[in-house]
Amino acid sequence: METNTISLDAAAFPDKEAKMGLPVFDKNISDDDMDKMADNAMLASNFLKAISHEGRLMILCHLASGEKSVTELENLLSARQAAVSQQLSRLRLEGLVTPRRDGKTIFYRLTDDRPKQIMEVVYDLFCRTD
Amino acid sequence: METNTISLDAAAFPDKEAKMGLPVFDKNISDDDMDKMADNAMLASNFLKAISHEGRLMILCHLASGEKSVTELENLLSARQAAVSQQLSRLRLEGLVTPRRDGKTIFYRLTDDRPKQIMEVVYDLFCRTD
DNA sequence: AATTCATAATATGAATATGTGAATTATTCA
DNA sequence: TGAATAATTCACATATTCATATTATGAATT
Repeated sequence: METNTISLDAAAFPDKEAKMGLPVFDKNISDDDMDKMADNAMLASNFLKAISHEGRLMILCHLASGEKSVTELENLLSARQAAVSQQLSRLRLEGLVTPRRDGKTIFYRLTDDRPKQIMEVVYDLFCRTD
Repeated sequence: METNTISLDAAAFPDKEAKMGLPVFDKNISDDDMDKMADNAMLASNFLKAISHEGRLMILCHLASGEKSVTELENLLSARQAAVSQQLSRLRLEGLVTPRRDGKTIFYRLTDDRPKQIMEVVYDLFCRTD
C-alpha cells in the first residue's frame, strides 16, 4: 500500500484547462505530507490574514494601478494617517509592499504580483457583478 | 473632467491573456465608486478572514477532494473534536461548507467553488515548489 | 428508556488586532 | 537654526479571535 505520495490530479478540476489543480490526497496521507501541508497552511494563512482586512485590501487594490503616497492613500481610504501607516507597516513586514522615499513623501508600490493574483480572483468573486 | 467611471483596462496586465484584469481607477474616483469599492472590500475581507485560518484552510483543502465527516477531519487535522466543530460552524455561517447528515455522522462538502478558486492561486503561490 | 456515539452550542479567558491621539523622526525650505 | 510637512512609532482602550471546557442534542444500540 502506497501512502506517501501527493498525486497532482488535473482531471479532478476539468474546468481549469491546462492549469494543474489542487492536489488530491491519498486516503492514507503520510505524516510527512501532513507536516508539509501544515507548514504550507501556516504560510498561506499568514498571507491571507495580511490581506483580509478591509483597509489593507483597499490599499493593495489602489496600489495595483500604480504607486501611491501615504497621503494619497489616506485620502482614498478616508482614514487617519496613523491607521494607514500602521496597515502599511504590516504589509511591509509581510513583504507585500515596498516604500520609496522622494523628498518628504514616501511612495508605496506592490513588491510583486502575488497580491494581484489573489485580487484578480477576489475581484471575480465579489466585484464582477457591479 | 470625467470622474465617475471605472475603466476595466486589460492592457494593464499583459501577462493575463484573455482575462480581464483588475479595474484601474481614474485619478478622481467618484464617491459612488468609492462606496461600492468599500462595500466589496468588506464582503471580500469577510470571506478572506473566514479562510485565513490555518485549520479552516486545511479543512477546505481536504474538502476540495470530496466530502468528509467531522471525525475524518478531526483525524486529518489532529485536532480536538470541539475545535474542528467550531471551525466548521464558522465556515457554515459564511456559507462556505454544507453539512449532510447520514445517521450519526455528518458529512461536509464545499458549498460552491469559491474557496477552490482562491486555493488554486494560494497553492500556486505557497505550495507549488514542494 | 437508558446509554453511547457523533456533533453542536455556549461560556470563559487569553491572545491578537485595531483605531486613536500624542510624541518622534526625517526632510525641506525660509 | 527653526518652522512646516510627511510619515512612523508609541501607549492606551476596545474589539475580535481563538482554544478550551462544559453542556446540550440527535441518532443508534441495548
